[in-house]
Amino acid sequence: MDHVASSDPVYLRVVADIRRQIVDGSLPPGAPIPSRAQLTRKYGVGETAARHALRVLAAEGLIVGRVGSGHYVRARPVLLPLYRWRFHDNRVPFGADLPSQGARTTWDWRAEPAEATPDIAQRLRLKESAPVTRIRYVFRGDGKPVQLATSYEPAGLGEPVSDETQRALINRISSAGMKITEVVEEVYTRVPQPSESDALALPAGVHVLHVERTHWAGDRPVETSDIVIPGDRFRLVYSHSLHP
Amino acid sequence: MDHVASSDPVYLRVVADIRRQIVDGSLPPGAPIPSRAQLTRKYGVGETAARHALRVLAAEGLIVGRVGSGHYVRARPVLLPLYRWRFHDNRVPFGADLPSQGARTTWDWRAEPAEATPDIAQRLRLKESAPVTRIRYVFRGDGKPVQLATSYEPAGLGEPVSDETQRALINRISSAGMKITEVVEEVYTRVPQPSESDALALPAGVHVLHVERTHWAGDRPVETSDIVIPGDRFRLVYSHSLHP
DNA sequence: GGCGGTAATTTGGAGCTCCAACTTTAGGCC
DNA sequence: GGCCTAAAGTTGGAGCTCCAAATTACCGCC
Repeated sequence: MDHVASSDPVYLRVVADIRRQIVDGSLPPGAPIPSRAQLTRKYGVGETAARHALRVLAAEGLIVGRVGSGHYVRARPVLLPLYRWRFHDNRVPFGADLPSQGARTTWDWRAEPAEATPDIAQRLRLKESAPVTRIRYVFRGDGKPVQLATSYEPAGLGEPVSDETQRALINRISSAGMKITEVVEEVYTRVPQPSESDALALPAGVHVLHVERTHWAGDRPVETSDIVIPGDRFRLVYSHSLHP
Repeated sequence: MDHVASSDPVYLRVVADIRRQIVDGSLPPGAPIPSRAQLTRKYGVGETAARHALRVLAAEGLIVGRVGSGHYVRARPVLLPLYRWRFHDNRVPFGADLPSQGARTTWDWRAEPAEATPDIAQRLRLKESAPVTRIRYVFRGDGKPVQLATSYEPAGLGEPVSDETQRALINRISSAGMKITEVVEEVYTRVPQPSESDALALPAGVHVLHVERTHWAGDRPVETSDIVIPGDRFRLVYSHSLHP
């Protein structure tokens, strides 16, 4: 479910419905997507909306179009490997005026143990006050802070983690019948009142692995989801700017 | 210049022309882009093509649309901080079958001194046999190689570089009147014969800083450009999949 | 059964139009 | 000069249509 209100553009309704089917597996990799003509009938929309929906899904990398044949769910949707993606769709320094410290992009992070606040606990689907790791990042470009991020993970997931722990986690996820993990990344713009991007509603049975609050030095909202399929862990990246 | 042939879709002609003006500075940040109506007249195209061109440029992050007002060159186009972006638009492991080494995304790299081959020298605009640094990367997701990259940089640009050297480089670039650096990233797909993505033609007067050859474990072509403006160094990311 | 040619689908480019919501401008009034 | 209103312009959603190129399906023929 993508939390698309009925007042939203109709093409987004189509996008959300197809995306849901891809994410929850009703439309497995390789499965054909209804053609333009079929979509207009199925959803009762015009061809413009149907085309636009397909274009958006293709831009997101969830489907591919083959001329003369049709659209198909990608063999593997663009699931991006986790943990290296905090920079994805980053943007340019803005209004920062710290003394330049060089010409390189640098980043600092500090992990520290913490207890899950009710808010975080709910998103991570942990008990309240459960041990979590809080990681604070400062990303700099040419010395200017580009991005400030605070990330929360269940304890035992941090950077210096043994293979044992990792395997245990995977087992924990599989054994619990958890299929997919989604992460809601709240993106704040640079305007005084932080405006949150639309949060993705969580499908039933998923497990949130990682919550990230990011203060961007920019203004281009992005939605990302961290997805866990037992044995695989990836991040799915949506970009609002793909939609218009 | 974007190497858009006359046989290409007309909307790409418009995109290429406007993008060129943004990149070379004719259209400075904040400058208004001609409206839909004006574009149809100026380029002699239909409104569909004009709209599509604006949408592509907006998806690339080069311009923003404001309802009721117009499209404007972004205050700072989405120039992404350099050197942390080798993962951008990465994709999922494919067909790799090395023993799993854990659940994390890891990466190894090794920098080594080398001499510029004619090929590399030409792209980096160095003399033949000039000292360069070759960096080989192996990115792994869950132990499976996701991306193999070989990157070439002028010597003295490598990871462990003193602030002195960095400043010297910036000076070198500024004093030479070099304005923008573009990097051509050649993306190979997983099919036997690597099919290169369209290379961006290099504008006159630019300086190539960094050449990267990437073997992806996927099939979604991406174009990236590393851009140097004296004092700033960013990477501009295009994605083919934004266009359709 | 196998082959070949034709017809039906499907994508992606391109054109046109209408409209709601919003911004900007211009003009008129006090 | 300052304020308010109305008109004009612009974006983004949505509709429809036509067409070229490519793929797929089918049917008849050998």
